[in-house]
Amino acid sequence: MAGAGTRGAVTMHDVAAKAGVSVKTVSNVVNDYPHIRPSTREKVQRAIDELGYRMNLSARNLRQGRTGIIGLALPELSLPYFAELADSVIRAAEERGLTVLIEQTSADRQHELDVLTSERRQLTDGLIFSPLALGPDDAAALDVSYPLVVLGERIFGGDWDHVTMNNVDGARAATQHLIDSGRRRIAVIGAHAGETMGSAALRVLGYQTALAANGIPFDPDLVVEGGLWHRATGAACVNGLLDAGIEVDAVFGLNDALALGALHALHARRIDVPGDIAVVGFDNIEDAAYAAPTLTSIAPGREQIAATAIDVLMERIAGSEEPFRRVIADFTLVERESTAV
Amino acid sequence: MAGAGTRGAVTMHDVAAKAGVSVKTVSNVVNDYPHIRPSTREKVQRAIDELGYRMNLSARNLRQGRTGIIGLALPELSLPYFAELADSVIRAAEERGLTVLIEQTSADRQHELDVLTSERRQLTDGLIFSPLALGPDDAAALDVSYPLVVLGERIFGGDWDHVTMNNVDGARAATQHLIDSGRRRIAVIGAHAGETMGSAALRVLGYQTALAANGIPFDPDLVVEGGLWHRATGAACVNGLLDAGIEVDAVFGLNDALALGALHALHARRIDVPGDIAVVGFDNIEDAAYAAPTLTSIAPGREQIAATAIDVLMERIAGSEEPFRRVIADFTLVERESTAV
DNA sequence: CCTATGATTTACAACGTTAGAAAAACGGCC
DNA sequence: GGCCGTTTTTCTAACGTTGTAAATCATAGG
Repeated sequence: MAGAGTRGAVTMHDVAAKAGVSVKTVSNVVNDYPHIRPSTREKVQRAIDELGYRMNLSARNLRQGRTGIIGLALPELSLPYFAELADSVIRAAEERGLTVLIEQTSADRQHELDVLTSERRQLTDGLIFSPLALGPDDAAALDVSYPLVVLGERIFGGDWDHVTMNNVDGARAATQHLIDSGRRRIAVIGAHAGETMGSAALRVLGYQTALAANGIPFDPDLVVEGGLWHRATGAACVNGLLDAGIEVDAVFGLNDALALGALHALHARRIDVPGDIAVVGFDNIEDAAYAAPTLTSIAPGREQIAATAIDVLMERIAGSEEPFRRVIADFTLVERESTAV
Repeated sequence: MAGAGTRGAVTMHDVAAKAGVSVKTVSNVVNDYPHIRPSTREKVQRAIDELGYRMNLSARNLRQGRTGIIGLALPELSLPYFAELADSVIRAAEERGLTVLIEQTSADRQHELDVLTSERRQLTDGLIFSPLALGPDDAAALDVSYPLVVLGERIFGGDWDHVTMNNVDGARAATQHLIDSGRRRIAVIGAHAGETMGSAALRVLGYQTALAANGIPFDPDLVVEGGLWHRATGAACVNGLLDAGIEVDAVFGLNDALALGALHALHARRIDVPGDIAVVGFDNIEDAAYAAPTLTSIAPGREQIAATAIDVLMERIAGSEEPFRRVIADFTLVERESTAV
């Protein structure tokens, strides 16, 4: 027994023959064409059910020039944030009758460029692309001839649709939350020196904005570098801070993995969270709710990002020539135990 | 500008016209048909390059009855093991020129049944299916008319291809490793009472086998129930054990999330790992290497499972009528700090 | 009872590709 | 130069679906 799309499958012709109507009528029934006599519709439907007919999507796609599949290119499924993003995109797409094809780029620049011209673009009606390694110099590569929606704010100003999370304001809110609970020595962990447009830079900017708004002086000692946003990095950052004897009463992890690593290190040092040091993260991944103590985090509007990205993409696929859009998702602060007062 | 598969795209006819040959010759060049004069091939290739021709996959699929896409149905991408499995399957498929379409079932029985008859089966040449909620009663539903490879050992004895990890022997090795390092009071956390065929049951069986082989009496008190295999569950299991005053010198987490939760709880209680209690997990997810202390775990041969599943599926798609196969992947014990002597 | 009018249904021609058969071109041999 | 066996290329017909335009049907008005 061979593939599903195999010869021998029931076709519209079979259904038409069985129902005693023309192929086109079957097509009309399947596509909910309005002018069909109820008796005809029923007759056809019965034939469809009896024969177990399923539409051949390749044929429809060929005829219509659409595949009903959209691509989702992201760094790695093994990074929790992207796994959850993929989850949201798949669900949102499903609600709209679309199928999602995931492609991983390993956060590698060349791989990210390849995805844009991959043969698979032939198979998809459009692409939702979350680049991590591309820089401003690569803007030209994003000037493609198919519908494209870019996630994240790594590349600005281009002529394409953009759906991003609110890194700056989210980080500001996280910091403000710590300040509101009486913290003054707030460390940031996971910063990337030299970057100006990545998530790290934007979130640090939000942090600084919040400090300034509250008249708290900015202390460079409190900004800890950390390349990979993994748990281990978070733990190392905190240990580095404390070993250096820097006074701290709160830690802002630039993402949840860092914050969870921080929680871990603090536990190991028998430092009470939130009693001695409060901790807040960013992304609100599922693990945040399962940590001990549970982790306060910024929920970046993952569902909204997914839904908006798909909606915008669908409009483009439908042929919209509107000006390119930039949508910034709403974030929320999810308060949990790690910052309780 | 509309979709990639859109009207107006360059077709074989355009290439043929430009190269001054027939369409079939272009097709022959593209498909590496052997009997083509080098000069012709070059002429056609140049036309292809100049026009930027890309094959319309819908048309090819319609003609050939294949799509080049295989489905991968799994519970949730947000569970690390499955995210990493998806990663491996995608890479293995890519090496073989296949594309993977992921579908999530939420580990829900009805959803798992739906996936088997989904309209999307029309779009894929075959399916790699990792059920979690289906039981022996659902065996009939797996008797489908397209190529299917089942992962995991939840459902036995059916007439389909099976690729599984070695739950029993892996668990036995994990336990033996603890025994070899001098542990005698080994707790298992995450057991599922009543199950006889799920991963939980098989891993507990491996644990018992190892105990028996070493003449260590089985103590039911050391087997802790835990439904969801999350970090939080692991922490709760360990806390329950210790609060009950049960003597323990090692913990076997039935998966890594449980083991990581255990590590966390032990840290919080200032119990030294591996000094006082050793911990071992199962799955060898990425986080295991980043935990503090790093977590010893059973690597279930994820890559091998992915590659084998795809190979078997490809054979079926190619029409193989061989007897159904059952492949059990090789596991390895990855020793890390949590069980150091 | 016939005709106009709108509601249904149908015939036919694509969509871009490939399989198979037929035709043409080639190279060597007598 | 004509013939033969290969190579190489072309021709024709699908694959299963839908858009267009035309055909048929039913009904109401005359």
